[in-house]
This record gives sequence, structure tokens and C-alpha cells, in this order.
Amino acid sequence: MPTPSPTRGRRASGRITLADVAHSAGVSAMTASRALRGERHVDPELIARVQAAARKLGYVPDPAARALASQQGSHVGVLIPALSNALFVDVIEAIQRTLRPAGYQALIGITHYDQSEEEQLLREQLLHRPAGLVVTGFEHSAATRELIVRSAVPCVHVMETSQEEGVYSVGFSQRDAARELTRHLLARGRRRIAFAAAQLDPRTMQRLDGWRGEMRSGGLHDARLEWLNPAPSSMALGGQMFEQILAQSPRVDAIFFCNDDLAQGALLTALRLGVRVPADMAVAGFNDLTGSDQMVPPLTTVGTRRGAMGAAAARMLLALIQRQPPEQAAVDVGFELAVREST
Amino acid sequence: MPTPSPTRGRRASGRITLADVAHSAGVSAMTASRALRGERHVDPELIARVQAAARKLGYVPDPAARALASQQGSHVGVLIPALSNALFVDVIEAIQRTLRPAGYQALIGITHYDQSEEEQLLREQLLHRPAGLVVTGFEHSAATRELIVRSAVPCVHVMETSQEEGVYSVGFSQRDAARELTRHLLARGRRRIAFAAAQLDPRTMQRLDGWRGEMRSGGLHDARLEWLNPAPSSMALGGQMFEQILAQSPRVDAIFFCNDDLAQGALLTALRLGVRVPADMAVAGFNDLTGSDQMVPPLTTVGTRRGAMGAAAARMLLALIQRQPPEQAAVDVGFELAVREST
DNA sequence: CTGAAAGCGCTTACAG
DNA sequence: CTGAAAGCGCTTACAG
Repeated sequence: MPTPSPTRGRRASGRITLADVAHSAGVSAMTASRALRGERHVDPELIARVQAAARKLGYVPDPAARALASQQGSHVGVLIPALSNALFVDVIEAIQRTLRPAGYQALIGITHYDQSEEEQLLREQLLHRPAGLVVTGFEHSAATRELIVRSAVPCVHVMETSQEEGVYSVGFSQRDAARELTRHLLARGRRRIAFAAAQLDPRTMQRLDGWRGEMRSGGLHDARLEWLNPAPSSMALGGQMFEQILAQSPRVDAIFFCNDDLAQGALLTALRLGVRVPADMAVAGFNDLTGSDQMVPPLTTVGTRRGAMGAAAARMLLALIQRQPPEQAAVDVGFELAVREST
Repeated sequence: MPTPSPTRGRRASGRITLADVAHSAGVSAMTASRALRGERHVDPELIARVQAAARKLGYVPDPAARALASQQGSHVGVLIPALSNALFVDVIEAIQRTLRPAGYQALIGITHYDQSEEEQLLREQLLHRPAGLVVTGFEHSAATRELIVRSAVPCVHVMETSQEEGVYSVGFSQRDAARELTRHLLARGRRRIAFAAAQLDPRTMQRLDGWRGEMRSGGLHDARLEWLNPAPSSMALGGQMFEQILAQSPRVDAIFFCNDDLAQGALLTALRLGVRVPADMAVAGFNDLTGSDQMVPPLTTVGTRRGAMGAAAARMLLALIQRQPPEQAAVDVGFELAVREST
């Protein structure tokens, strides 16, 4: 029968504390603390006794007390642009799945693709002294960058990679992926390939860059093939852009949309207008989101490894938190062309 | 110039503390604490002085210290089934938007529609002594229900409503919404209306119940019209179910899918198979998710008020946290039929 | 209405 | 390798 300390002060919370465990194991609170945290230099026999006592009493450390004493919380701040983009939902799920068994909670901040919102969220999160941070990409306000550095909180960037010294990242080359998709379209005989983008966040601009490079190499680049719209990405917008591009002359023979939701909207609009895909127009997307393989015709796109990215980022962060330098400072999870019937 | 206390111990964190503010305002730490938390019975002049000092020094309370002393964290646990269902993403966003300005963080737990995962997540969250809880629906394990009651943490249920004493909820009648959609199909002259569902979570079963009630009233119910699949909901599954139902005889003339992703998959499959919607088959969904209005033809569905639901739940929770009984214990945010061309 | 004391449950920093 | 003391930065509970 667990017997918490017999006398309890006026503010006792009824909780089993470290002192209870230490008392039960016949050691000091300090030794109990060290034993439970797996610190080195503790007698193996005492470790066993403390662990047994903790198990017997059902002890669980109080995160608030631990955070106050150690000046470090048991949570990780995760800053992502949006949950409405299924891309980030997959990343988040993978991060949580990796972090939770290690005893860390993910605190999600949604920046809405806005650098000042991101900065504000970061300030709030740093007040809680997170054990680590996951942030999206490398474009941040100067203040955000400084807050991260000065806080000295371990930080992993996701979506892109960087070779910069002291910077940790997990992602893939948006540029290379876009180049490869463009090469695929060229190999299919397409020549007037439009690039249609929304939101215009950094990753999108890198994809634009990849498309440009490939088009220029082939002597096929034409500024009129660039359709850049800063509005949020959506199926409806994709449909609108498709109609606009369709009306252009000289005629475009393929459209590379920077995200699948745009491409899906385009495919549906093509159906409505009776435009045959890919006979009249090839359509490709990016990210291989839910439903892309269900479209009519199924959408050619770039499969991105969101689960692998989130898991690798979380693992890297756990290593940094435990002051073990990760094996690699930049992990490239790659991508995979998903060629389907729309191209 | 802000001058933190001149002498700092060996563990000083450099942070501006309440003591610094109190010193600067010429009051005790207690008075400063009370003034900043807006407690009653504090001299208005002292409040002003303390607030001025806090602003001048850039003081922000330490959440860990506050949590330890008050035995209550500054975060709210939110338990939802999945982020892959856009429905919950909207609820979460609204909750965060309402909670953040009040100084509370949302800690999101994803249960994957699994009661034991939910229980596990709840146990972890309660260790952090959340200020409040938001949970999905009313079907939980006995242990989960007991944990909530015994923890005495204010709790608001979302998605459904309950009139039970002492239970707080924000939602709408899934049953009534399903009845209304079924009536719409009947009014359009449909008679053999199938109900096709996946996941089979409690809300889905309530929708089934609403459809059944309406079909029985019209003497049209037939057990063979019920297509229940426990697999996770997806566009691909909707397509499969559509093909199966299509093959059934006697012929079905409408399908009510329990969620839009299934219905979207069905519409795309209809396009692929050359089945005319609604001429050959009417198709309806539920939730009015992204893309439903972009389908070919646009999907008739039930618009649910996720934003209003999340915001109302968060407001209700804030009231409960501040021990102000909310105006209503059960808020019905309603729903709205979105009649489009698929029916 | 205000304050001195004690305490929340841990860990750091030091000494042995 | 182990422990007594002090401290993290707040709030509770009591007294005035």
C-alpha cells in the first residue's frame, strides 16, 4: 500500500513526490533525482532501489517543478505556417509520435505564413523555456533569428536543408524536385510549360527557381509562363488560374502547379470545361496530397516524405537536447516523382 | 534603465522577477502579484504603480513558477480524433485563436479515434495540471470519464451537446442535421437512399440514426441501404463504396455519405465510370470540407460551423477557468444545408 | 487592503 | 559516488 509522507503541510497537493520515493528507497532526494534521470555516477544498486520505489508508489515527476528548478520545460515549440495544408499535418503528427515517448510535448504555433506572427509566437513560446524548437525553413525576421540564437534553445529547421555551420535541418531540395518534375514534362514532349503558384512562400519560390533553371537550359523560358499569385493556395484558386492560363496565347501545353490543391482544382475545372488532360493540357502538382491519386485523371506530382521529415527532425532535436551532437547536421530525406496520367 | 535586483545568487537566471517589479513599485511581492492578476481588494493607486513598474521593466510572469505555486498550468489540453480530418483542424485553429490572447496555450492530443489512446493522452496531460480541457464528444472509456471528474479540471465537450447537469458542451445535433439532409433528398424525389459511412465514430452513428429515422417515417428504410465500413474515411474508400453500391440491386437512387471526403471520392469515381450525377445517382456528403464546392458537380452537403464551435468552446472554458459559470452549459451552434448540384 | 512567512516539487552547486 | 543546503519564481494561507 503506498504511504505518502505521514504529515502534510497546509498546501500539500496529495501528489507523490520525489521525497516520498527517496524516503521509501532509503536515500536522499538528490540520489533519487539522479537515479531517475539516469545520470551517471550513481551506484547501480541504489538506482534499482529508487526505481522500484518509484514504481511501487506510482511516482511521476512534476513537470512544473522540474521546469522551475532546471530552467527548462518538457515541451518543444513547433512553428509551422498552417494546418490547412495537409503537408504540415503529416509533419506534426510524425514529430509528436517521436517526441511523446521521450517525455516531450509538442506545442504547436501556426504562423499563417507571416513572419511577425512567427516572431510573436516564438516570444510566447520562449517564455515557457522550451527544451527545443522546430521551425519551418530559413526565412525569418531578424528578431526571430536573434531570439533563437540568444535563447540557446536547440533548434531544428524543417522542409529545407542548410550546410551552414551550427545550423540543424531536415528537408529536401525543393529546387531539385522542381527541376526533376520539369524534366519529366520536357521528356513528355511539352515545351510551353507554365509555372503556376500561390502563397509564394520560400519553398514555392525555390520550386519556381528549379523550373526556371530547367526551362532556361532548354532555351524555353518565357516570363509570360510565370503565374504568381500571392493569395492563399486553394482548389478554387487553382481552377481560376487554370482558366486564365488556358486563355493565354501562344498556347501553353503544360502547367506545373506549386502545390497539389491548385492542381486538383485545375483538373476539376478542366473536366467542367471539357479540356482533355493530358491530351490538350498536361497538369502536374507538388506534394502528393490526399486525393491526388483519386483525381480524374490521377495527378502527376512530387511525393514528399513528410513523415520521415518530422520523425528525423524530432530525433535530431532529442539528440541536441541531450547534448549529443547528431550524426548529421543536415538530413536530406529526398523526394520521389509520382508519375500518373495527368502528364 | 531597468535595474534588476543588484545582487543575484549563483542560480540567477537573469530574468526580471516579480520581486524586481515589487521593489521598483515600492510594494511587497504579494501586492505586486495581486495587482498584476487583477485580484480585487487592491488599492487602485498601487495597481497603477505596479503595472507601470512591470511595463517599465518588461516583466513577464514565469509560467513554471506560477504553475508550481498555484498547482495550475497555463495551458489547456485539447483531445481530438485526428488532424487529417479538416473538420478538426478548423476547430483547433479557432480554439487557439481564442485561448492565446487570454494567456493560455493549447496542447493538442490526437486520439486516432481510439479510447485507450485518448485515456493515455489524458493521463499525460493531467500530469501537467492543465487549466482546462476540451474533449471530443461523449463516448470515452470509464477511466477517462473518472479522470476528468476526479481531476476537477474544467472540461468542455465539443461536436455534440448534452443537457446533463454539470456537463459543458458546444456542438450541434448530428442527428437533426442528417435528418434534414435526408428530407432534402426525399423532397428531390429520391426513394432508395443509401447511407454510406466509414470510421463509424459516435458522430457518424448519430448521423446514421438521423437518416434511419427519416427513412422509417417514410416507410422507406431497408437494411440493405446501410453501408458501414469501419476503415478510416478517405476519398479512395468513398470511390470503392460508390462502385459497390452502384452494383446493388434493386438500384439505389441516392447516396448519403457520412463525410465529404467519401462523397468527393464517389463523385470522382462517377466521373471515371461515366455515371451521371445527379441524373443517375444523387450524392451528398457531410461537413462541407475544402473542395466540396469545387467538385464536378459541386457537392450537396451539410455545412458545419467549426470555427464558431471552437471559439464558443474556448470562451466557455475560459469562463469556467475563472469560476464564472457560463451563460449556457450547452451551446448549439447549429448547421446549414449546402444544397448544390450533386442532388 | 497589505505583507512576512512558508511552501509548491524539483535541481543546481557545492562539499565531502 | 552521495547528501544537506539553497534556490528556481511564483502563490497560498494566515495574520494584521
